[in-house]
Amino acid sequence: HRAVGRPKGKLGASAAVKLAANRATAGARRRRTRCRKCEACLRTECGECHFCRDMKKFGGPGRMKQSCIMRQCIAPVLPHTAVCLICGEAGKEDTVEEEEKFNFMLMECSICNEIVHPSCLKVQDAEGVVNEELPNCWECPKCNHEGKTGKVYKQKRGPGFKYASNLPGSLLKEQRLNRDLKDSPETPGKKGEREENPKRRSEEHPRKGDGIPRRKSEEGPGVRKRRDVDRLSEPIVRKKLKIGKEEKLMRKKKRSLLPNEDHCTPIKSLRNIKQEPEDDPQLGSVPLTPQRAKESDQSRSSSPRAGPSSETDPSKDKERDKERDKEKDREKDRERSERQREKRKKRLHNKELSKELSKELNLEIHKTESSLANENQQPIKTEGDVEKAEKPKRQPASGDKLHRLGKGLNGTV
DNA sequence: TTTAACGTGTAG
DNA sequence: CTACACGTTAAA
Ligand SMILES: [Zn+2]
Ligand SMILES: [Zn+2]
Ligand SMILES: [Zn+2]
Ligand SMILES: [Zn+2]
Repeated sequence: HRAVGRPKGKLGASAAVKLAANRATAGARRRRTRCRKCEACLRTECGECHFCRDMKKFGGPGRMKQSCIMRQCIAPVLPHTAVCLICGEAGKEDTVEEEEKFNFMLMECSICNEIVHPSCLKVQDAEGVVNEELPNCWECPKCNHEGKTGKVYKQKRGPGFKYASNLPGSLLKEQRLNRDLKDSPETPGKKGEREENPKRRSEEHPRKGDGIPRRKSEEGPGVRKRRDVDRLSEPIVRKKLKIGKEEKLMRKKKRSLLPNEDHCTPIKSLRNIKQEPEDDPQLGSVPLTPQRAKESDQSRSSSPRAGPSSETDPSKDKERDKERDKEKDREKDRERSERQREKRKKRLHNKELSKELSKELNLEIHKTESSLANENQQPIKTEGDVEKAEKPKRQPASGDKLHRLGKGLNGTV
């Protein structure tokens, strides 16, 4: 309560370190980190997105502390220090046969947050639900079962959630869109369950040299395993496709940002991010539109757009510039709020100053008063000059020493 | 240590 | 719901 998130005011010790949230069942969830291998991870900071501009490195205030939007990891992994809750060991997928890998790697439950080797579970009879979108993530057998029986306290923001995944340029967004688009067939009539072809082998294995230190020289970038390993390899735990709730569907309707929750997806026909020029020759159907960068164009409604875009994919086109507009608004808004914030801060600062100076002032005043007793009183003008605040936008290059030590303010460092 | 940025509370 | 701020963690 008190002052927490918002202004930079002060923050005693509230919030933020509560990865548990689910009390009872949830042991503190471990923070994931970037995989360093995905397309996003391999990029370099764009320097232009919202978060980049916030970085001190790019002249920003460094308040957000978020990754460059273009670099939001597509497959965040468990920390290298993660171990099985039961046996205490790390992932062991590299030490077993292909078919057993799954049972020996660490799996984090998106509901109770427990990290275990599936093989270490006692109850091997229940089945867990693998989250195909996030490496080493599933809904453990226990939770899955409880879910079926009704209670499931899903987390508001599950593992791997990125709060800015809806911003333009984010690969996560692409991911989402693809996912959302994949369904929504022309069969609006039947709203029933979506059943798809049992062809689950349509995507590559999301395995990577993830959270475990050891690895073999296998799997290069974009491995496309088309091996059939499921049936045999999953004695107990099968990758079930559990479609979200109806809610999900509704949400989707209007564009949403669902946390990675039960994205246990459906390996449906999905042709998403590609990066291998190998198999799967035809994907022209899914334009990636990597281009974007700065928006120097402004008019759009009247440009004589002769050729492209229209034919190729009108919806995409429209979509994009709608987004552009939105982005613009956002920028505007935040500029405004920035200004306000500045003002507020200044005011506060002044207040503090006056408080600090109050004594002196009072003394001064007193002095003056008594001194001049009844001479002539001239208003003492002690205002608006002692302020610098911080809104550099540019590196001052001087008089920075004080700030360096005054870390109390920002907390960072 | 330093640096990056995750995940969360919460004001709008 | 979104966007912000920020403690805190993961990694180098
Ligand atoms: Zn950026
Ligand atoms: Zn990555
Ligand atoms: Zn274990
Ligand atoms: Zn669980």
